[in-house]
Amino acid sequence: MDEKLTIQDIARLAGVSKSSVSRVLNNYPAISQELRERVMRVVREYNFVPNVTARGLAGGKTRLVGVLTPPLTWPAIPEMLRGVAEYIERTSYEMVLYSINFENPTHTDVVDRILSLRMVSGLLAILPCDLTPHLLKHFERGLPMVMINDQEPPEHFPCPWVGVDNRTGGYQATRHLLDLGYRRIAHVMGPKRYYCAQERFEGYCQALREVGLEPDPELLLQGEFDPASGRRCARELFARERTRWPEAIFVANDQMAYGFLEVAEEQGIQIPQDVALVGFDDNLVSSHVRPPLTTVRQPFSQMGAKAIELLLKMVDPDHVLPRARAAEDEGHTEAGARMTPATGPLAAAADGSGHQLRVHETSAPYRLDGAIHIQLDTSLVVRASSVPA
Amino acid sequence: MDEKLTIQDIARLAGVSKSSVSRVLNNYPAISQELRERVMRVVREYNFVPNVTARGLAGGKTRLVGVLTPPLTWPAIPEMLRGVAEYIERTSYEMVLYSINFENPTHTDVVDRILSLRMVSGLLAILPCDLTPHLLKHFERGLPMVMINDQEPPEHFPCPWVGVDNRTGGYQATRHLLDLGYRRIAHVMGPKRYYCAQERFEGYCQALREVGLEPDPELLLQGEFDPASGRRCARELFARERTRWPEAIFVANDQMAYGFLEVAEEQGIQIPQDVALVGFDDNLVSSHVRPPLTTVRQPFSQMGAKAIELLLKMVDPDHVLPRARAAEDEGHTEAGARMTPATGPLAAAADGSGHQLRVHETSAPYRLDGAIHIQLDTSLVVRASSVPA
DNA sequence: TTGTACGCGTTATCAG
DNA sequence: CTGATAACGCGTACAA
Repeated sequence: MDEKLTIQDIARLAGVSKSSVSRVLNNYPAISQELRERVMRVVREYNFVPNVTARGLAGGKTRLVGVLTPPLTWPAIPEMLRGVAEYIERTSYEMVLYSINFENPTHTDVVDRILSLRMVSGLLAILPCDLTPHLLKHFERGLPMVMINDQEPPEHFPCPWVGVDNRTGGYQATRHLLDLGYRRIAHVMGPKRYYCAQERFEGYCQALREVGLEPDPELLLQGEFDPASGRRCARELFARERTRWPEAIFVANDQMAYGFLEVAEEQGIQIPQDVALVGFDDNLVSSHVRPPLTTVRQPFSQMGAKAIELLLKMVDPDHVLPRARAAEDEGHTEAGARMTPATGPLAAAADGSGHQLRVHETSAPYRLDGAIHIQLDTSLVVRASSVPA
Repeated sequence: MDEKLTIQDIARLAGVSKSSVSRVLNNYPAISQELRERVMRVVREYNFVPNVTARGLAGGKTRLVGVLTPPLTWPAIPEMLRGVAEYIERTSYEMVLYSINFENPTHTDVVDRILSLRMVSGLLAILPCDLTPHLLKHFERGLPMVMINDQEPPEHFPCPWVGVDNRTGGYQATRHLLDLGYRRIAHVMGPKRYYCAQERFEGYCQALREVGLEPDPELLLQGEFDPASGRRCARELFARERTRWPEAIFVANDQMAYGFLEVAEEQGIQIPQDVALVGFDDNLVSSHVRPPLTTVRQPFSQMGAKAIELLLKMVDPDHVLPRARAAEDEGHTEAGARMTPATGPLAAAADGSGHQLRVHETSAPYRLDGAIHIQLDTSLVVRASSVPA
């Protein structure tokens, strides 16, 4: 097919100057229709694609964006990246993946090295954990950046940001349990240093107060967002005399909920008959555990897509490709269909218990202290861990 | 810190020519020790990193390698990429991720676009499915490429290749069940068009014959490597009269095994008491399903690492960084237990439940018809789905 | 062993 | 609106 044509060759073939070819290729506004067509004909015929490297050198824009992630084996990461990849595929940009290992103490060096290469024209930082302060320095020094980071309070956070409404999420989970008639509802919090953990807790409190209940300190446990701490909390709770058990538990993330399921099975505790359980996240496996987990769904894939869209808008306001909008409607319904398979929500909808699957919607982006923030909605996914089949 | 120093600036600061700086930076052999030190001092002081883009343009090597993957939500992909990322992090290369959606009918175009950009100096194609023929064209046209692809028979496969010994894997699974005393052992095959499915089946047959048994056609089912087909096969099997049930089942991958677990739970069939179950892959979730799944482990992360190592050796034989080897021995014992056979066998530890975990070893790379092939070993992971706790 | 000069393929800046 | 021409930052023959 193509060997190694340059813009020069195309220019010669089309009988124009290479600057003209360049202009056509970059959608320069003031070009005669005739020239544009003449060039495009040759471009298409030879399947010409300009050399990215040269483009980067000359124009300063690399058409590469970096994506910094925790190990891909973390629960939500692959889904977020799917959203990123699907969006990026429809642009002329490419994604350079930096999957960093937080175990490595030198990870700030890694970040510096990445950025000093000046290869990426922007950075999407996904759950950067303790790297946040370091990254913010680069941001303040001018690197276009977007974060997906639920550890920091959005207020006064200087960097563009995509996240979900954790408060409402916590409310949804708790409200669901209240609607089922439960009153003694425990909450297993995430680490207090994580803002999302605080928000989910606040949502929990708000739902309780709405029905005239006050959060009971005895029913509040402290977890670490991992299965081990879930197991620990479960053992602690189930070691109490039966009368002091809660009727239901809202666990601040699915990982800890898995720990609860394990302990429950060990000890022969029936879920939801003995205790109802609701998690948060809707990880891919949550519909496959036993019993399938009722949980608050975060639209991870959509978060990734929104975040990369925002980033590209920052580095290149008109990066949008022709077929972008059409694909957005279609592709998302397909992605959305994944939300309502026969296994999970369908059963809930079918059992006539009146629980609905509220499909998330995109809130409009808003500015807080000058930085754009996009907050997406969570949605409750009802499965068998809260309502018996 | 650094603003935008060029090699020219460094040269001036060090009082040498820019070619000298370039040579030092590229480990050119014939350089005086003094010059090298003089340059490196300045380089370090200013934290200089050469511009990748310019490097790519001038030298023709981009220091970027492409990694083509199915959606990251596929079971083994994140683990493979973890291996890739951990290796790449220790080199001066970066990974450009192309996560493609096989649903998209135009994916060959996507591939062509990627490659015509001439941005990546090599491509690692992970489980490219029906894209293989198309990719091979690019390979034969000179693009350095490595595949992780278990659908094709290694013989006569022209492209460097990393995979596992599926035959021995199938043997291990079956042998394990035989050792437990089972004789009526069913096998749920993967699609016949996948070479790995055939190999696993052959391993199954070999183990049976070793103890004087002949594979029973009645106990051979055909699946499609997805949970749905697993459920289908399970229903088919368990619908037979009880005397015609197998005592144990070797399912050709974990995904299908999940389907078996679901159906078993639906129908109140006890695993392993009523039927023992062994899968293949050891996906991340397989230790968390109920009961935890006995399975043949593929060293996905190591496969990724080996594959990218091979690819980098092809595009740049001495890409190894100074700290690479040290890191491999030391800091990497944790992650590196997967990489170095040295730490392998010793780690034959119990996973808490007293079941042995045989750690796989790396076979030496060998050539087949001129193309390098690396075949890694699988290992049996015994959990509760085959031996009651 | 080191320095000089040119080229890599594009974009941007000028004239025209 | 279009065409020369100068950067962009680095690698590398070639010369010294």
